[in-house]
Amino acid sequence: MAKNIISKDKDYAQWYLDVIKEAKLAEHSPVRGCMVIRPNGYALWENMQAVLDGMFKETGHQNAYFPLFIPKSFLSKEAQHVKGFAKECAIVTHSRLIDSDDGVIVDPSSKLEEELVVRPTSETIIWDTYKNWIQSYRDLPILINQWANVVRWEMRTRLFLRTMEFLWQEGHTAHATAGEALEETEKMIEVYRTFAEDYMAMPVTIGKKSEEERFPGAIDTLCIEALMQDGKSLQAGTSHFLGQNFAKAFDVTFQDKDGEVKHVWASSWGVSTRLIGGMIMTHADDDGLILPPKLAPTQVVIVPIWKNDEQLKAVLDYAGALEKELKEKGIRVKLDDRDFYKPGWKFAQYEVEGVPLRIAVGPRDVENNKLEIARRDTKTKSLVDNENVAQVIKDTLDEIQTTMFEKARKRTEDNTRTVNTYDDFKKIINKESGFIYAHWDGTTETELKIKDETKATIRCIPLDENPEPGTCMVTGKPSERRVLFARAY
RNA sequence: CGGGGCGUAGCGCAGCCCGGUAGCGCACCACGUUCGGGACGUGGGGGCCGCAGGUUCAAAUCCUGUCGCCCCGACCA
Repeated sequence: MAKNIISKDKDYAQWYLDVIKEAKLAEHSPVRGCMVIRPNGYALWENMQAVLDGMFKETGHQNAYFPLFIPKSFLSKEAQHVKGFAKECAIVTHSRLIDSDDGVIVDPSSKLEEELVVRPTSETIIWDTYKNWIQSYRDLPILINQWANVVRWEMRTRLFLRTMEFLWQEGHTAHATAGEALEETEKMIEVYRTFAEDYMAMPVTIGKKSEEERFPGAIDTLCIEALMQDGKSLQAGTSHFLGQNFAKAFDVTFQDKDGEVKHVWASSWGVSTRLIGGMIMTHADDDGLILPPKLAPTQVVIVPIWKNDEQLKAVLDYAGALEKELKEKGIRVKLDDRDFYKPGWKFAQYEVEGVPLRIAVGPRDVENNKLEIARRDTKTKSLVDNENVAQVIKDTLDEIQTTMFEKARKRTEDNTRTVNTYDDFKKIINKESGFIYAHWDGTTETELKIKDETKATIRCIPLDENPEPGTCMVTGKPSERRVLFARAY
């Protein structure tokens, strides 16, 4: 047993990196802070994209693509927005290289008249474009999504969770009324919740961001927060109600039915490859990655076992027929008939890669018309009849999906606490961490004090219909409702 | 950008204190025996010891600088 993965109890950050490495998802690139996504990781992203894209289309959205480069002046049009992104921009200043005695240098004469910012997000360039697309209420709503890469010059990076360049989707919608834009904002956070819970098997809490944590330029930011295995929270997706901020900044108006010229209302929303990080930290264990069946690039791997050529033929015939049958039933199956790796090696390999279900077939099984199926999530094996096997596999995959979600849900529940005093809050945050519901007076001042003293932040203000009022655990001032605190990634 | 640690084969590391021209495990290649949980034996390939200077007859080792990575802060999807 030559396992490289170390225990997450010893060093969670290292464990996380080891899981990624062993599963061959991604690695650091030679470019500071950037990531190479390997085929295993990209296949996962493609599956996530496919599901999300389908959900976007179903909710009436279309895809489009806007430029990578944003004229510097665009970024300064919305005051809060500039403030939020100014400190983390990559800026293109020149357009040419020339040979010199010191090697290749930037040609000073190629300096751009106006610098270009590599998009940290696309609100500005999109709103500058929407200005030309919108004249009448008949042009609304605009419901567009873009799959893209963005760049944010981060100080410290972590694979998937925070890299200088990352892949994401960003939706940008324009509406005639505030109500429609708000409805869109809420609809899309619900889409993200569905995706996180039903596909990633990652339970999330929906809420609203505090003013401090809100997206720069938004009136309100809704988010989904998920609790990771180390007790820290991950912001997994956001949906912003932008009000008329960008419409005003870019002068996007339309003439309404009543003849009046009005500014349009906006939303934007996004999720990124960070979701992959969230999935790893939600499900993986000390044996490596565990992928939810609905997103796993390979749902089932068949490992044939044989000793000699005669057995090889019988086993491969048997396994090949099984592969064909599963494929026909729409299961993503792979038959690994490579002869230069031994079965034991393959078992271990597919475990670190997180393949949800493994089927082993050997001469014994051929003879008895049986199969050994092994679940990655529970590490349990069972011998089943090779009859109606596709249905059995399908059911097992569904069960894995459910079990994974339930396990994560229970863990989140077990690590969600309600506290009334700041002393209890500090004790819990330092010991178990996790989600904590507590009363807060609603001021940024108190929020920052808590952050400063405990490293915990308000992850979100829950959207319950019937909040329970109380008094702020720090200041004793009145509080409308409990809010969700945690340390965060 | 502040504080700490580390750069030696694809990966993980030893050697450095006390200079003498590079080694271990895994991986890789060949052959044979193996094959129902990461096989074993024998043989083999692979290194500008992060980079640049300096000291020295001689530098992975000592000195200076520099770049990069990791962890902890500030910042953030």
